[in-house]
Amino acid sequence: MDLDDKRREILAAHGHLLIEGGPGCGKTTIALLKAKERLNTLAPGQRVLFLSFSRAAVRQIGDRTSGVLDRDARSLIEIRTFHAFFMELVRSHGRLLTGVPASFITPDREKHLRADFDGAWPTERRRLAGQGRYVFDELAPTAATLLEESRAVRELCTDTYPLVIVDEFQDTNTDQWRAVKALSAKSTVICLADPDQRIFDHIPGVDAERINHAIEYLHPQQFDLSGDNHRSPSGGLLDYANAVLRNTPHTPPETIKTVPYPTHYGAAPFERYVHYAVVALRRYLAERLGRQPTIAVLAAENALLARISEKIAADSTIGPHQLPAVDHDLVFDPELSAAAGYVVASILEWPGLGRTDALTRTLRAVADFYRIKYSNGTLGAKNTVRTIENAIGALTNNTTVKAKTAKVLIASYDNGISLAGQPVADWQTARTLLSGSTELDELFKQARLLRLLKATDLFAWVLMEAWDSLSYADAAGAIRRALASESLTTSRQETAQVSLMSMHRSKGKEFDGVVIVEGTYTAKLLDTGWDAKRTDESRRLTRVAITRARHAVVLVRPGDGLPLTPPLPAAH
DNA sequence: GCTCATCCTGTTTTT
DNA sequence: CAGGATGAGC
Repeated sequence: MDLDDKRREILAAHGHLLIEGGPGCGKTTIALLKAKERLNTLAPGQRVLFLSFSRAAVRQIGDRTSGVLDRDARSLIEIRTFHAFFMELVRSHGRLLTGVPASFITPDREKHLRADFDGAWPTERRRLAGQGRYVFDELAPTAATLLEESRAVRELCTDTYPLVIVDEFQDTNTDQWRAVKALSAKSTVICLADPDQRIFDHIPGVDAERINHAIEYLHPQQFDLSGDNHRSPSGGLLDYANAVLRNTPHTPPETIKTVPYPTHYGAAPFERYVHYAVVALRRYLAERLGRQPTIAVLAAENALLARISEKIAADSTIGPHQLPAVDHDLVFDPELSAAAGYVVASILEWPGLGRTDALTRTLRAVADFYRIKYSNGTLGAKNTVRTIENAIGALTNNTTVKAKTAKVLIASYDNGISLAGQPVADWQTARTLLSGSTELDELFKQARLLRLLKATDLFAWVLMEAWDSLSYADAAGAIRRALASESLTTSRQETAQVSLMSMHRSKGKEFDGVVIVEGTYTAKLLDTGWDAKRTDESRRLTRVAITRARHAVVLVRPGDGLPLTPPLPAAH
């Protein structure tokens, strides 16, 4: 491998390092080379620790490792998420703080507890942590405290990991930074950072000053790789992205196209233009690259992507162009849809159960759906949970049920449901019953999103096994297990040819082509009403989105969208 | 206590 | 536009 002077200097440097640089500059690669060098001097049992934020990032770095290190070397580098590392620390040593063995509360369990708790949840969370019961968000502060206060724990870690590499350092939160600081007492720390990729400022504990904290505390040797670009060296994408970031005049290169869409009343919906952009970009890249390209459709908001997903999944036309359905992945959090799925599944159990039992199970599933919604931030959902719980009480005590949702479901039950033992058709039959009240309509909508998991075969399979000639016994349990199963989580890890995800989620990933979609009312890239802070955030985010592309970018924007860069000065 | 019409406002997330 | 909060009215 060819190394320039700067990289040779990095390899030769001792002590803590801060390596800064933009997208595709090779931060990860040089860090891995640095790790490789260090491997020769490791004592038996020692390893290099590479910390990152998400499992997706861990996977990506792992893939990258195979190009740089042989198999023996790879086994000496532990690439882990902060959470996984912290969880193990708390599991092994949490007892030092509480006197009891640590146990963990999963996120879905936390949402349930939180919805039923009246009072300040952060306080309650802390209280539970004091009893050794940890919600995921309590892991980082607890691990940091362990590392700070227990010399034994700290030295166990620093002895095992003499070198610690921290990825995406600019986005570390206070507790992650505390942990890194503690480790830096005896371990060498390498921070990889790009201040211009700070896009998680809104998360409490993430601080714009973090990189300065590292400079002040670690006194690292600093390196700047921001001039380098290995991802899209010839396309001018990075230059353009930087111009968008700094709002400096720049002519978009050939590899960036803008598709404006009309916003007047009666115009074709903007999703068609997105559909067109995906089809056209795909064709262009396939021809240029001589293979099927990977494409990401990115937007600032998940809700917008869900709408796009629905539209591009069907054949369509725009003007003279045929738009064939696009097979794609929508990267979304399926927990609400899963909760709606449990409601459907509970209906599949009806014929085998008594009236009260059957309806109680379904209503509990409905209440659980709204518990999740409440914990995700919809305050009004708490009233819905109470209303449904009241209905369950009334049903049990044989008093008058008031909630409309419950009344509709009761009527459906009394009307009788007949299931045929054909899971796919029966699922749809059960799902059809989700209508007739605001809540049921919402459940129907969410349940439909389950199609995006592409788990129809798996669902049919587990339901078939549950079929007992009348109903599906424990259908809800079967669906729950199916959703948790390995095959579902692993199949989704492969990169689909077309992926829809938020710009935030796209961080650290790369694709041959990227379609960036701007909305009209929301999910905008720029808005005249925004203050400087909001505008800067959005420019950083847009830069991240543009630089996900190796070869080409299409911007699908409202016709009246603000220019991303100022006009070039007029030529004379 | 529950629903519905009306008004209002506008993002992003890991495990 | 769409989803959430609000409050009058049953």
